[in-house]
Amino acid sequence: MSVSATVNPARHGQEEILDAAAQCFMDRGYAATSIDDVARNLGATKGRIYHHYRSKADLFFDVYRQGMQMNFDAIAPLAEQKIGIVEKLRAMTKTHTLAMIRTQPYQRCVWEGVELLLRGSTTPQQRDALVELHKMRTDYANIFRDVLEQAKLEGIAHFQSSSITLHLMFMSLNSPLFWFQPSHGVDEKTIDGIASQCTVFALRGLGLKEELIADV
Amino acid sequence: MSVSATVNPARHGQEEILDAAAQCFMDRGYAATSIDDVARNLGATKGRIYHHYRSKADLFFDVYRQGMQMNFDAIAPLAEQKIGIVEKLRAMTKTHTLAMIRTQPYQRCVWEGVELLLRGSTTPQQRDALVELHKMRTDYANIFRDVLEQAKLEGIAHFQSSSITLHLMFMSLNSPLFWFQPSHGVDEKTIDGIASQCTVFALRGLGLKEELIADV
DNA sequence: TTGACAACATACCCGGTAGTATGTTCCTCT
DNA sequence: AGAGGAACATACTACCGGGTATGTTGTCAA
Repeated sequence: MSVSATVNPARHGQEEILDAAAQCFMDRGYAATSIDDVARNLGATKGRIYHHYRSKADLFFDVYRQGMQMNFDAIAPLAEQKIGIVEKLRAMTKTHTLAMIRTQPYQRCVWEGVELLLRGSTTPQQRDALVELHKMRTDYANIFRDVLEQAKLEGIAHFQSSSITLHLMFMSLNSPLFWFQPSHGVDEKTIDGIASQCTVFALRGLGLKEELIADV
Repeated sequence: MSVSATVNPARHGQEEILDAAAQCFMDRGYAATSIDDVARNLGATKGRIYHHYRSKADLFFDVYRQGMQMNFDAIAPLAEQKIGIVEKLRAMTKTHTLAMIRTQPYQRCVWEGVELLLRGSTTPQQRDALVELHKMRTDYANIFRDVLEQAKLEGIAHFQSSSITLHLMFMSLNSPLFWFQPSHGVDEKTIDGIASQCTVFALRGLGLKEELIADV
């Protein structure tokens, strides 16, 4: 998915680079992707990329940031709505999963960015940038955490550890990132069906009663 | 976890290398791990590794194979038992999750091995080896698939696509691979609690009724 | 005893890649 | 119109890491 539709045309070149980079990083992983790979994917050369980014890591971090921004943009309006907790939980989980599928390359970079931080094999400056991005990701997860704990208080969800349950929920909702390969001409109906099954699985996992899960 | 306890002492040197390699591959990822890293982790040099393995890929593949072998060893006896489908499903899922936690470095390599195959950026021979290993993994998953479909037939589990549901189940059960870091002196009780929560989440996700899930 | 081989260590080669230094082409502003 | 800079391309360097060629040490069998 392109991110160039909603932003300043002056940054259009940057957006193209981001799209190509996200695709390459997804296809080969961060370490195995060379700047020349990204450039070739663009039909350009290294010069173009290094004109906009100081290093390969900086480029990757910008993809990470853009991916998280997309998630916030999709979820924030839902989280602010004054609706029932069940309805909010259903809307947020379904929307999140659809976002994962639609912005797959970016979200794979977010995933690998988290792993890069955990592995810790980076320079101090890179680590600082990763920590800040990871905070962004934690903030995002906490939006869901609040809803989960609210649902638990209301006796709708049932679980022990909030942290573990949050992990389990996201693993289910994010899972298409790893096994779904968008074939040529996949339609919206199919995507919606996949997201639906992931969401149902996750909501069941959270302990919601079956009648609260229908029609997601 | 070491794999050296149950095998021929003549292969003891190899097992040490496997343990060190699995640890490095987990810590830094396949592409970012150098043979020198593995050697340093062993307190040795490249020579030792290249004496036993022809290439970095060969070493990685052997870790992959060993990881899958551990899984088969843990699950096969359960799958053959003549017990009720619910009991079998509970035993297999819980045992699988415990195996993931206890052999974490090896299972992370299995995970990355699958990704390497999907990405496809390998030489033809490496690809052949990966395909064979992936078949091993598919066979393993099919043990669970059979149980899942049996449970669906008996009206115990409820889901649409077997493939997607299998993915979702494994993502939940495998999730500790990615967020659980065994701190120094973690006890069995804690590990069992984590595995329990993952298993409950997955079994709920499969649509099992709450009374069938207690005490996993 | 010795020779042959396993099990490494050491030293080296070379291709690929991140990053840089410099050239070239437009486009814009005065 | 021309000067300056943005947006690239080209050419180059330095280094890292996979793989190899060769040296060294211990062991065991004849």
